[in-house]
Amino acid sequence: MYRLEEPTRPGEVRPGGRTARVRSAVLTAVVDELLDHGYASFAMDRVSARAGVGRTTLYRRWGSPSALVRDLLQSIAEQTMPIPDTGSVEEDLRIITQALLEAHLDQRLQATIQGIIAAAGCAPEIDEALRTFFQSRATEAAVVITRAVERGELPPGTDGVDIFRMLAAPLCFRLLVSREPVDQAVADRTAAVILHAARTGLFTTPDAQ
Amino acid sequence: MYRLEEPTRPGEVRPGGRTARVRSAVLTAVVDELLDHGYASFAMDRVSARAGVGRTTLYRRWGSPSALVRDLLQSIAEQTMPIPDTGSVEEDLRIITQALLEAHLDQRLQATIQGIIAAAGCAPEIDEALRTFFQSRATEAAVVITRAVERGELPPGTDGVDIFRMLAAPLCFRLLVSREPVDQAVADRTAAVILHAARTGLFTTPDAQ
DNA sequence: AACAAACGGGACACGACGTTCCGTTAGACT
DNA sequence: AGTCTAACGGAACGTCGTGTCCCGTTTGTT
Repeated sequence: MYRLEEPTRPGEVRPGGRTARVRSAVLTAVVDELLDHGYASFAMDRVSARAGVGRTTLYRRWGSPSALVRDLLQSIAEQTMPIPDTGSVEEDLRIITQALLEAHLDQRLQATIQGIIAAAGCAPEIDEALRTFFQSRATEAAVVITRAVERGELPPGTDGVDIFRMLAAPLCFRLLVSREPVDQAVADRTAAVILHAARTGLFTTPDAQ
Repeated sequence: MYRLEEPTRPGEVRPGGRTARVRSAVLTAVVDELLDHGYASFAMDRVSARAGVGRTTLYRRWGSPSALVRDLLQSIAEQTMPIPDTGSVEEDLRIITQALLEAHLDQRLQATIQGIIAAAGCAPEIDEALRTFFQSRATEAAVVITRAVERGELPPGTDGVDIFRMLAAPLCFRLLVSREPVDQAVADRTAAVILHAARTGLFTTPDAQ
């Protein structure tokens, strides 16, 4: 009756100092764990040992492996993504594709992505978090296309979100599905194919705007 | 000294009858397990119970969850993929894309794919099996492009394998990464984009053939 | 300096793992 | 049809990670 405030989850009252240190130590430990065990044989024990943190703390603040991975995704989402604005779609897309390529060449990011994907396969909260993550990223990047349309570089009604999806798909496909290495040539060809299709009007949605 | 023959893994000496029945029961149980637990909380116990098979049998014939998933992938690889030959690339690609779309709309296949991807993230044998699986599938499907080139529908040197990869990528991307629903429109647009790029010569490899 | 938020460590029951031993079922071949 | 044995089924066991509890200690905040 007198408890009007929320029961305060640990880490919310004193977000700075030790709390933040523990979170960062734990999150890097999660990536390490994903690197050499994968999400399937993810062990809370080892994570706590790696992070130099009490096992109890993990269960108190996160409670489950999926919550840890969810927080890892959250920490990635917190990092802002630079949106280029060079005045040329071709150059803008090249920069975005380059960033995607570099992300796919990073060992730790590869393990992180694979871990998140694996976790999303059996934890609905992560499935949802992943959906909204990509939705917001794609929406942000779509500005590049909007500007290109305004400049007259692309036909009106071009769907920027869909372009971004199809730009990212081939790299992710190689990382996750076909398991082939990615390189500059793959990234360049993808960008060329998408841009060419966009100019021809294959990405226009009739009812958009 | 007298043991010249291989130690014979169980199931190799009497491949028919009960052995085959057990394998099929186990593989469908594996899919069921992936469906409502995912690879991350995959339990050998439950699989044996679902399949109505002794736990010992699972460990004797497969030995690990990853080996079970590997066999599941193997059983998919054993099913032949129909390669269309209508005389028109556009129609051929439409048929292939349609098959891919239907695969992505099947609940059990979705769970299977996600399970295999998750397993590949932490089991090198599955990573390898997945790589060769897609390599052979893409190579088979590439015949469609070869024929189109011979008919003069596509420029010489067009890389059929790469076309197949980029055709499959957006559907897989939505299933695994962006977690958006797939539909006919997505499939059609993908096919249109790829075909258009192929006709323009964006998929030609200079040194091919 | 004082209060409490947040952490650390030990202990515990539980469930799944992976193995071993041994008895039972059912292909395969005469 | 009968025999041999490949392959299966079930029980038991030690091990490991899980998830939770209790209680003492550290540390951010005021």
